[in-house]
Amino acid sequence: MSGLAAALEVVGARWALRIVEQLLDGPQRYGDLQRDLGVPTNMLATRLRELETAGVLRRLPLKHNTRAYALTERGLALRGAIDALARWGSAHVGEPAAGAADPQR
Amino acid sequence: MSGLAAALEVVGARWALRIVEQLLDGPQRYGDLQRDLGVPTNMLATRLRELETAGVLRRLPLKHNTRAYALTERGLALRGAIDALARWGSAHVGEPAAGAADPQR
DNA sequence: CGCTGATGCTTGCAAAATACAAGTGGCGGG
DNA sequence: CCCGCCACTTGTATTTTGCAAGCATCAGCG
Repeated sequence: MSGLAAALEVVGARWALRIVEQLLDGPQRYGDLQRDLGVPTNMLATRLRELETAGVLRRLPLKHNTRAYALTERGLALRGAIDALARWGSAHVGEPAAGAADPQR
Repeated sequence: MSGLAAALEVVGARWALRIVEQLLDGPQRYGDLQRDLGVPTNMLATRLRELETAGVLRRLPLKHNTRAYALTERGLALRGAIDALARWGSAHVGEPAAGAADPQR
């Protein structure tokens, strides 16, 4: 399998990259991620489980019923890719699109 | 909206980045993309329409009923992000996962 | 001890995205 | 005229995602 296909199997699902991006700022708790991203709670739980299984992040137990999610080395290695995508989004989305599609002309 | 969220609205759908990756090798025809990627034909048609609307690629008419799809400048600008993701996938997927999740130990 | 609030989820169900299979329309060659 | 290639469309099943509500645990408080 190509590298891109492999990467997308892990972080290609909806919200996955957004979650990792948030965690690049440091470990965060479940409720923080939920409020910052606006992600549905069941999706967040599912993604966190998948990303933990994939070795992208791990759970850090805090006090009693609170815990934090932190990126592993593998998760931190996504910073370059995320930054590149974010820069592309900032630079190229919402602009007039020089070579835009317009079947009428 | 953050840059990453904007980017994912355009290229976050399934197959979108794979399609762009293929086109980084130069313009290709519909059937070529379909065979190289193994993408369902209706999804391919839908994605190509969306990516064209977003100004990521454009159609090049060839002879009679054949045409090629080629990246625009905006599409080519994705090369860095795609390469970064592909490198991450090659390096970090399928490996033993040093800090892997394993609740049993 | 029982109540309350915070936190981190799970569960049930509807909507949307995706996959699979088959069919359509244009055109060139025989 | 008919056949095959090419680029799709259409109908339907399956999977993913979203929304709303509920559950479990524990600390703090009276």
